[in-house]
This record gives sequence, structure tokens and C-alpha cells, in this order.
Amino acid sequence: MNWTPWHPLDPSITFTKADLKETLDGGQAFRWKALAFQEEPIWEGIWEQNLAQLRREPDNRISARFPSSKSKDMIASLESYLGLTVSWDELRDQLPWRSDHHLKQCIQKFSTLRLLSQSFGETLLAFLCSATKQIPQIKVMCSQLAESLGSEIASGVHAMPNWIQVASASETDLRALGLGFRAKNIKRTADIIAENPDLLSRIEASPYPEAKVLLQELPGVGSKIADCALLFGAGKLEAFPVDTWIIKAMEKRYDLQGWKPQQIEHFGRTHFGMAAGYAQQFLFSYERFTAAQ
DNA sequence: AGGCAGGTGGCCA
DNA sequence: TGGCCACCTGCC
Repeated sequence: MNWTPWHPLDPSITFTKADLKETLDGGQAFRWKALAFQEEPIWEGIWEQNLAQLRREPDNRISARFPSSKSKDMIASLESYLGLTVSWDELRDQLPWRSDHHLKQCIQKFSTLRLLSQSFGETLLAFLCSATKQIPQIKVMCSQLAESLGSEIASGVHAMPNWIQVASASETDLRALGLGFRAKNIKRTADIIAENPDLLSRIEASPYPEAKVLLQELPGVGSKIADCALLFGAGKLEAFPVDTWIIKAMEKRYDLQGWKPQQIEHFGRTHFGMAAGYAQQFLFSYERFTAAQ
């Protein structure tokens, strides 16, 4: 593969080493990998029809390079994907960290953590794969889907399939890709979307509460997967995905033992406010980090 | 060897 | 409404 020269991204996009890893490879997206495990890894990833490599500069800024054949507009797309158009500093300041010591601690530990701005369709597909799976296995499923059904965007590199491409596969085909019991729901969801071509864009354009109701009508999409798709794939920051990590975190840190997932979700959305999903990501990252110690 | 993993939906009281 | 359980598969 021939790559362009390294190109500096907008200087407002800064990451610590740990936060870049957490943002790209911490469970929001599943198509980034660290290439060289030296002092500073180079991150290579795929989003929509794009491929790039990222590296951190000593001042925490990011440089990127692209396949030399098609680099036009990729810089703008990457900057948008990395959240250039969102005011993360303001959103962070609006979270209730002044009265919430644990949140303050999480934010201090992951000070440059961001939410990626991902494609809605791709995000929904990835999180339909995620049920009772850990991140490395979700990445394998996404890569299998891409290689089998997605378009080739560079030599040997495939984009995630769109929902029409997924619908072209049978449930048996999907099971052969290692999707397990998720294959049935992914196939049924793909057929519904293929028959209603504007469904996803209508949901994405709807206000959060309505969008969540509509999304949960799709087979295999419950509260958690709907919230992940809306938070990571549609920028709806009110969404507060409640998974096993968040349940453990909220029980321990907010004394919510015995609360049901729906009650924890309500608490989170009420307590953390309009950017509850951003707060969720800080809590999630912190909990995973402390568990790994 | 058996339980568990970024869940969901169906079934039963 | 609320609790229980099956469901693919891989990994410890």
C-alpha cells in the first residue's frame, strides 16, 4: 500500500496516548488496530469507505495518512469522525462533576476522551453483533462481515457492508461468519431495512425518545443496543447505554445495588443531564481501566 | 469442565 | 410487571 505523507489534523484534536486507545479501541468502534507496539503505536482503521493511519505527535496532536490513491476529502471526514465539530470541552464542563466526585475523578483520568461520530447504519450493525461478546470477538465479527459482504476500498481492505449488502446474505451465510444466534436478528433487521430504505435516516432524524422507540422495533435491538446506536452513531448524547459494566459501576459508585437496568438508565439520564452518554463513556472507561489493574 | 461474555425476547406466574 | 432461561461461540 502506498500512503500519502503524514498530514497534521486540526490542532484542537488532541489525545493522550491512553485516551486515543480508549477512544478508537475501547468499545465505541471495532475496526481500529494498533500496528506497531513501540512507544507510540500507529493506529490503522476503517470507517465508512475510508482507511487511514493515525499517529500522535509529542504535543498530543494527531497526524494522519491515507492510501495515496484516494485521499481527497478524507481529512475532513476523519476530523469529523474524531469529533472536531463537537464542543467536547463545553459538554464536559456541563456535566455535574462539581457535585459528583466520582465523575470528576473519571474525567480527570480520561481528560481527552471523545465520542466518535460514526455512521448510524454501521454502528447499528456492529452493536447487533455485540450481544454477550467481548470487544476482541466483536472485532472479529465485524471484520468477517466486511471481508465477506463489504466493498473493497483498498487492496485487501473492505468497508463494513451496508444494510442492503447484509440483506443479500442468508441467515446461514451470516452464521458461517461466526455471528452465532445474532445472525437471525441481523438477517431479519436487514430485510426490514432493505424494504424500508429511508427507515434508518428517519430514525436518525427523530428526537431521541422517538428514535429509541422506533429502533427497538427492529429484531435484536433492545434498550442497550438502541442507546449505543443512537449515542455513537447518531450523536444523541442523551442516550445512556446500560450494560454490565455500567451496572457494576453504578452499583458500586452510586450505591444503586439491586436497581434494575431501566432504573439505572433513568437515574443516569436524570443525574448526568443532556450529555449523559458522554458521562457514561467516562464511567465505562474508568471501570474497565480499574478492572484491568 | 463449566461458566461467562458491552443482550434480547419469549414464556410463565 | 417481573424473574428465568435459551441462544452461538470462544476463551479462561
